[in-house]
Amino acid sequence: MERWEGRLAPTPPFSLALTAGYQTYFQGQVGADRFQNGVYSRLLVRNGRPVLLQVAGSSSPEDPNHPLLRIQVVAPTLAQEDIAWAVERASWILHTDADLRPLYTRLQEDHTLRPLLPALYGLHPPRMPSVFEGLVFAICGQQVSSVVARRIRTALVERFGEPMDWDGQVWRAFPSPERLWETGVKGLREVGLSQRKAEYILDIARQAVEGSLPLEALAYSPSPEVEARLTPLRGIGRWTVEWVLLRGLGRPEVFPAGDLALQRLLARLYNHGSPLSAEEARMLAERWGPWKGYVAVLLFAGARLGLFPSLR
DNA sequence: AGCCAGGCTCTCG
DNA sequence: CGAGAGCATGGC
Repeated sequence: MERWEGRLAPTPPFSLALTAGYQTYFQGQVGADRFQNGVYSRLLVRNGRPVLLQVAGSSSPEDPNHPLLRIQVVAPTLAQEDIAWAVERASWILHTDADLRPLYTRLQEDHTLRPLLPALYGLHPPRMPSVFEGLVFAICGQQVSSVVARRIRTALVERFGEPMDWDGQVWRAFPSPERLWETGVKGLREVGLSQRKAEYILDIARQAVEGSLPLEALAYSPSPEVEARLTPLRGIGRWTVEWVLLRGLGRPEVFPAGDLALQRLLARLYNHGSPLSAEEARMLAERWGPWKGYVAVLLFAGARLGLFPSLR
């Protein structure tokens, strides 16, 4: 096993605890992501070979205003290109170059969120390593509760993800389209997916393998184009596309107003508890302008961390 | 026990 | 078109 160590300087403010914590639902592990003892770990696959990424803070306690990360890359063999690629992937996932200051400026007038900003300071909206993973991840979360979604996502990785032994642990990558395609409906149902969702995922995996669906090229495409490419896919509706855009690709302006949990949060925090329709939620979010997507992330983070006194 | 969860498709008026 | 059934699993 070969190992490389380096540094990463995110755009301040940046908090690894919050950013990697959010990526793992503040639960330590979800899917292929782990955040344990202050170290964010993720096994990736490059050209069919495993590459383990580990990121830790360089000071303790961390100082979001002067962030500096230590990054370690581990693989059976490591070429220069592998290292550059791994560093780029780490920056992508942790969204280290996101600039939060305009968001914070806008939220100065938000009486609900402003009190939480100190506790959420430096939370960069993390992203999924691939568009494929973002899509599968979102499909797993359709309709079911977040607890069920987490279980299924993790089971998918535990069952089908390529393993790598290192440091006394087994690390697993998110399964490739090829791996899921050969798994078939039966295998996917064994991790708790419905017949329908298994078919959606296999359909997408097959198209990705065949090359008829250039998913990864969408990572830097304009949001409307991503929506136009993904919505025609079976099993992909507006909710799923918006979560891929926000949670998978980190688009600041995409607000998943159709999300039931988000609607309920907005109802309690901004509408005196009265239920909101998707359209009402979308209109309400207009006040956050091009940052409404990041606001959705803050709302979920605040809720998961129990930061809203009124939700107790 | 039964209903609802961070939706979507398919079917039927 | 709009409404409604069905889906997997876990928690309340």
